[in-house]
Amino acid sequence: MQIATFNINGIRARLTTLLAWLEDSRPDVALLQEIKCVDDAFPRAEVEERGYAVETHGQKGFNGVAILSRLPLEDVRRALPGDDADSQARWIEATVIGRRPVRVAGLYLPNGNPAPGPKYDYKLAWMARMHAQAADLLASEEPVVLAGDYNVIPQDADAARPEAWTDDALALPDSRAAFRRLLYLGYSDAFRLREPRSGHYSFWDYQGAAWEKNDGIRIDHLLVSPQAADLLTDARIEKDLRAGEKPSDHVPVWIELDA
DNA sequence: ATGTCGGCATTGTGCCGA
Repeated sequence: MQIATFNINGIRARLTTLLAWLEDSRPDVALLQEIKCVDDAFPRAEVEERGYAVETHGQKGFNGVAILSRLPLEDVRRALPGDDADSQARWIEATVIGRRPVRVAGLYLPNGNPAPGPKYDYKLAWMARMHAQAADLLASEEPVVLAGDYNVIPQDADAARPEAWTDDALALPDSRAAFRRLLYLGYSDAFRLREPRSGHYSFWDYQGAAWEKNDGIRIDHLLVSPQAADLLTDARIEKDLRAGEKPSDHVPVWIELDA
């Protein structure tokens, strides 16, 4: 089972890119972030025509997540539990029926800038809610994959210029500590399991010719439960897409599970 | 490196969020 997470940065602005990617790269499961549209505006027919089931959790203008799958999806959950007043569409969850069932969550973690401030408080509160949900999912002892745009640079090794991010919500100590708490639960950063070296990024800002200078950061992650880590056969970043036509500022990050 | 995008409210272009 090949699972990819991809912050698409606007599904309508990126539809041609997305459809070409689905046809060329053919993920079994794609977790999309920043679809930036309501559910009814999602180009469902175009995606379904290419063999994918579509589940969305959208919002007007901002945020929004979706799961596309060539395998059946069951038990879809929309929204992260823990705050009924939170109307931001940043979490979707479903069970993928492969040779083995895999519970997947697609997440778009709050950016949190400027920090300190209310947006940073929201980020940390959201990460605490995610921690609780991640713990609940572990209790099933089934393979679980938490994939998405975490807006967290886990370590200095995950940035080309770590000194540029020291005061940024993506790299502040509290952000990194909250990310590590997910690891302490028993999850593993799948990419790091397979690639210990620095210099691998998933995001390059549109500004400042970041791509041309390879001034990137690694903020798109797939966290795998122990039962999913046992099935992990590959993890990689599809960097080439950033050089393509009308790219997102993020690229897909992939894992393969023997499931 | 505040020199880029996408989407919204709007009919021109400024604002927000990233």
